[in-house]
Amino acid sequence: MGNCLAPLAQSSSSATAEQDSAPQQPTPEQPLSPISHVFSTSSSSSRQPISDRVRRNKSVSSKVRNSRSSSIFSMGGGPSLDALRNYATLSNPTSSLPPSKLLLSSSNTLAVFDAYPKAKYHFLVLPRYPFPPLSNPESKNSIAPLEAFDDLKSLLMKMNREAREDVLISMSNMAREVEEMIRDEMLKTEGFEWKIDVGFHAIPSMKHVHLHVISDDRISPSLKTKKHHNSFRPDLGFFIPIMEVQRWIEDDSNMQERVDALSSAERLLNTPLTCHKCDEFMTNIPKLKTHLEKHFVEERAAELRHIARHGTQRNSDEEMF
DNA sequence: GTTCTAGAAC
DNA sequence: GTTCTAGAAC
Repeated sequence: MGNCLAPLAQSSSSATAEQDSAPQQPTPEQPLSPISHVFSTSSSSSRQPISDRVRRNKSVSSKVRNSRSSSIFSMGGGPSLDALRNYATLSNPTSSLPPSKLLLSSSNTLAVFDAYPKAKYHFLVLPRYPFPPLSNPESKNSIAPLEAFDDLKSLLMKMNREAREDVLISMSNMAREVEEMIRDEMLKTEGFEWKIDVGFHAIPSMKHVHLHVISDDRISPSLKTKKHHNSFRPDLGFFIPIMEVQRWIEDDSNMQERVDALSSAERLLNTPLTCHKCDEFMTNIPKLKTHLEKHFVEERAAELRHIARHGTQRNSDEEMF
């Protein structure tokens, strides 16, 4: 996905991670399994298996939980709503954030673990600020104001065409790296790869524009409400696939309409609860969860059968990736 | 974004 | 009586 935009910028170098300062809550459902391998993915250097990091999170999270009132939490507990902005403005994220929170970093983007993943794999990609980095010669005259990085809407409205293309290309490239890491991990833990969605929320609740990279199983204990589920359906209009945004910036004649559509997208979250894979109506969330588990088990069985027979997955590249 | 909980739904 | 959702509070 997200190709056709431009040659990639810089290669990311691995890092340490942090999402917002929220306690990570990996659960037994999470596929990030016990196995620890070294990532073989091309680009970055010291890669470390996602699974290892998430497991480490457990100890990290209990420590954090026990010191809730401290710094990183806003009053009353829970992650701060501008945690992402705090990450984005760090001058040295790799040294500031633990690997349990930071997945990857490059000179102009970060990829972090979502603190409350809504699927087996769920990461956020965000542009760093300043963007481009001050070290970049171009930065002298092209630094957009921080407000332009609040969300997708401000990116589209407050940034000139060239700048927003740069930001989107960088984010898209980082998302692709994250996808590769996820696919590696899927193969190692389940023996097959499944669909990954990449896109923005029309109305995000955390400040600082971020791109979701989320596996389409939607199996996670943190997925608790209809709004959670609807907010990631690529067919509703609240979740905006990055490829669609890329089409927008190629033809920006209708930009105002598109931005207006973003602003009025909240009502879409009240759409009746149906399965995003087969569209069957679900009377409640627990039933959806059971239903999604069934989808996953069936898909895995079918893929593994196909792999055994043909040596390759059934789904074609264009269908899945 | 989450947590908490009243009261609707079963 | 128990499960589940949705809105207020954070």
